Amino acid sequence: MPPTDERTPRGGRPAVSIEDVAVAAGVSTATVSRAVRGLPRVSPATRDRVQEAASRLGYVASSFASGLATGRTRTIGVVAPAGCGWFSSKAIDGAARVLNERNYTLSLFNSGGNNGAGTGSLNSVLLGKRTDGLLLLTAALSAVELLQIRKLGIPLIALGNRIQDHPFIGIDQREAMSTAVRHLLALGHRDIALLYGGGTDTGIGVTDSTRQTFREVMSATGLGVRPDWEHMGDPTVYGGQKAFSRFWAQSGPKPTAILCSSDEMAMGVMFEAGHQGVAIPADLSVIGIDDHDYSVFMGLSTVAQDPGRQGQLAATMLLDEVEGQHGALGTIIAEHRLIPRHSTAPLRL
Amino acid sequence: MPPTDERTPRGGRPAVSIEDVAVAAGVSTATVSRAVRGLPRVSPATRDRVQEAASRLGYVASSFASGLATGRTRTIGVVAPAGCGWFSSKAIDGAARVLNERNYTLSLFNSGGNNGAGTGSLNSVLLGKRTDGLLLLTAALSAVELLQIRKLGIPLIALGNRIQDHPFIGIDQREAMSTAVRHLLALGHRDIALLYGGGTDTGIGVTDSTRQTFREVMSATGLGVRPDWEHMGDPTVYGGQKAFSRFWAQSGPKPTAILCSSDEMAMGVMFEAGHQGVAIPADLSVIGIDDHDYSVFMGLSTVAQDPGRQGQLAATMLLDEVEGQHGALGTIIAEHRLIPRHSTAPLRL
DNA sequence: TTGTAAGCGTTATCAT
DNA sequence: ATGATAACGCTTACAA
Repeated sequence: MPPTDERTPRGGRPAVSIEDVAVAAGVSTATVSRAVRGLPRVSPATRDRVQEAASRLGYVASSFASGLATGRTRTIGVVAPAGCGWFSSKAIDGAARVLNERNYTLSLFNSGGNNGAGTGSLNSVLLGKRTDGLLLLTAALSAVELLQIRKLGIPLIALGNRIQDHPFIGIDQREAMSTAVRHLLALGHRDIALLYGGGTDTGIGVTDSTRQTFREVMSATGLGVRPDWEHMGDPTVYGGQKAFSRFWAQSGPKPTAILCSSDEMAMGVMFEAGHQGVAIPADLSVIGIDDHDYSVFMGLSTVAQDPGRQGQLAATMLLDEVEGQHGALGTIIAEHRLIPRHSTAPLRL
Repeated sequence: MPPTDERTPRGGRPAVSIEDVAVAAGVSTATVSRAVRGLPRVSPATRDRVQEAASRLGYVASSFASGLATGRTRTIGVVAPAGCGWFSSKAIDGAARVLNERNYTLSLFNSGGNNGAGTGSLNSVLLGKRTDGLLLLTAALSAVELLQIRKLGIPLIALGNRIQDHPFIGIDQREAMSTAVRHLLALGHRDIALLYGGGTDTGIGVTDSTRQTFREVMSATGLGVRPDWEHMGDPTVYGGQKAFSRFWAQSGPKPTAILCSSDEMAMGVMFEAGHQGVAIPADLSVIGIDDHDYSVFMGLSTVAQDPGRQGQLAATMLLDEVEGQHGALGTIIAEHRLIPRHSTAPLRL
């Protein structure tokens, strides 16, 4: 871009560059660069003079220029499903905190956009952005999207849903389910149904694995399952409500307890049960997974996890890795714990 | 950065540059640049050849390099409070959709960080990022943060909470409140209390204006207010719960209806009322503002607004403006509408 | 239609 | 301790 004088950043005064500071401080740009970044080879006097000039002029290095020069972007990409729920929101928030604190930028990318085919919205934006690292917050990634991401060759960690052969942080779904089932069993329940969140199954097969895991857990606990007691729905309150009402409308025997793959769905069940005159926990015990912010108010028994902390951890590991601490990135199984409240009760005889 | 051959983007194969594509296609980088961006002066044959090479090599222009060259970043910054609630989450999601769709990157910045003084976490990151535009999603901006942001001289729009002399999108708080109050009045209520979300008041004075607005609305409706019927709390379910329980513990007369500045707080009231044996709506009517996703399940009467759409609109205006459509940015008063449900009822005599 | 080359604002190497 | 200066990867005016 030849002589286009008077560069203004859209509407304001010209952006102050390193050159301006250099002139103002009577030194070279190289010295300014060192001085403002707190690098060694600068005399105290010079450093002061430069910093004074810099702050007076309101100089901040252009991340684009320095990114170009260093090859590092100081940006972490977070890929999350479009209309993400409680878990992702909390995780993003957690990640945002540590990123901001460590002076990184968090770029948010929607996965599983409205695009049907393989050309996910990721493509141009994400790929061109050249983030230093990626936090994958979702199962809503098509196989091709995942492939594209892998080809970036940058550090990456999955949160919540495992991705084969990649660092991961999240709870052990099987153990969490097992905890819930054992709680129910301890209360005398043997007829346990499953309501699980499907949503956008995109080929990585998270959805089915939920059901599969449930079956394994039940069987390991010595309990039987019935296909007509396994219902899928959107992973939302509304989805839980619909799934429950569909479930209860169907003929055949009913379970004495329902395990929901998320608290949001469990809340939907509680609401709908109320409408249908099904008393909880007298007629039916309900337990979820998450410990959603509202669960305590609903009196919902649940297996708690902390997505905010998981997000923080993931971001921290990613940054450590990106900043040269090789091996910082790994798989961590986050904690979960049972929180019995008032939506589960001993089986009534 | 002198001869550092074999640049690899942290762990993978070297990033493919425009040069690589140029060589592969047997043309100059200038031609590649035009070709891949669909610019005019390229022969169909050449274009095909270049595009073939580009996609074969998996080339995507470095946003840093092109940002440096053009002065435009294709990035919109969204500034939101750290542990943001329903409104902000929805708004961010809405904005993310349009940004992604239009091939922009959304960078998320936390405002009102843990920093006490004026040096908000914004500083280095945000300022250096040189975003093309800014979406301000919060009142949690200190005066100095706001000043810094203004000095950036880039297009900016406030969402939800007005900022003096800047484009804004959001509902008319006064009208929304008035709608709620008139609904209550129509049901026969005259003793109306206010529960409002305070949180981080940072000098822009959003908090107090809520109470002030309430007073004006009440007075305009011919109703009186009592200072001891105005309670502030965190703008969360928990905050609503605490505020209500504090309120109800205090001596003196009680209102027959409560207006909450957000549905989240209103839900807290409903939960706590349940615990305290206060029947809603028999003993007390409760109305919120927002139409939170869960409000329908709670049967909460409310004045609805759509933060997701507001986020979309804001992002759209911002992009239009940024892309040269001057005047695209302006103030829009978003719609709101009353949704009476089951938390409000005629005054019992 | 295509290529050349300057320039974007930094960083980092190598002299000084 | 400081200063030239090449290089980062791209865009674009201008020449061919």
